Amino acid sequence: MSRRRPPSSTEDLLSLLKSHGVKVTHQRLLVAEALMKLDHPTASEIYEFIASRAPAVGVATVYRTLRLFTKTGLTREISSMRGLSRYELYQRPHINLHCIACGHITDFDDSHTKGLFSVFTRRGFRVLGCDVAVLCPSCTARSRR
Amino acid sequence: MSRRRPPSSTEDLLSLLKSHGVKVTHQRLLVAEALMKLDHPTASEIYEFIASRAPAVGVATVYRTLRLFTKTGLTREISSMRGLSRYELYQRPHINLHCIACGHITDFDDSHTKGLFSVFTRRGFRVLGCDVAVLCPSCTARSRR
DNA sequence: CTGTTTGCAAAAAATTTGCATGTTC
DNA sequence: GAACATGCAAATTTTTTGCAAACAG
Repeated sequence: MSRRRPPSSTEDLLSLLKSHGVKVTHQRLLVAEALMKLDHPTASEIYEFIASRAPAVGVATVYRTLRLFTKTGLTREISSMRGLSRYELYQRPHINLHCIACGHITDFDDSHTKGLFSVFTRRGFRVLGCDVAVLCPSCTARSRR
Repeated sequence: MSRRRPPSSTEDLLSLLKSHGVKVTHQRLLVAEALMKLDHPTASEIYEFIASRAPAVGVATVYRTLRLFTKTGLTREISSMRGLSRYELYQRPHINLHCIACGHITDFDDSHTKGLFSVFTRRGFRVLGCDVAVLCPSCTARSRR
């Protein structure tokens, strides 16, 4: 299990946006920063994170920005139970273990990944990510009680 | 790639519900039937499917039933883009190739599955399903134009 | 009978849109 | 300066809830 921690400084974020052909704005940098500092946040977690800053960013902009980021491949949308999406800065294809009970997402990156993905790519699918629905160890224990 | 087509007759459905400790009602049988006949339907697709019958089933009941089915392990909820969940009758853990462009879900079941899942179960995760976000062959072609 | 389940309509939650104004390149 | 991005509030879409009536076991 690996904890990958992507770009860090404001300059990194700036070039990250540029490299994806995205016009740079104050609010987009803030959304990117939130994505970097939060762990697989939802749109409203990102909104909350930014809310304190001035000028604050509107909800609509957060959603529009996330849609743009996802369309340009800068982020990946991980859809969650009951109509809630979570987002992550896109790294290479890796595996997210997504607990359906507590909602926590654990990143996973091991040798099996490549072998698995190649089965799909060989058949013409372009793999963007992989989400495994699980009960995490602690929720499994809890459900046994 | 395998197309698994689960239970068929009304009797099968009946015992399916019973085997999961779910009280049998007319509306639950209808929801189960919809799940059987439709391909990874959303809640509202299920609602539409049933709408023609008499007595019709309320939306709330469809949602309540799906939540119950998922809780008892009868179905699995596959979260989709933009706050929309899809459902499938639960088979054994298998892989869903989920196209983020057209939304289509392709079932996949091959030998690689076991090896991959055992990596997770060995670490205490209980695996319920696996969704791979992809661009399917035709959407990949379309996006190149 | 007794506890569950349902329908309905209203509420909540999540996301999108219209449009006038402000900003990037 | 032209094209694009933003804020705001209103509109949509998806899902949940409250409560009285109906139903399963």
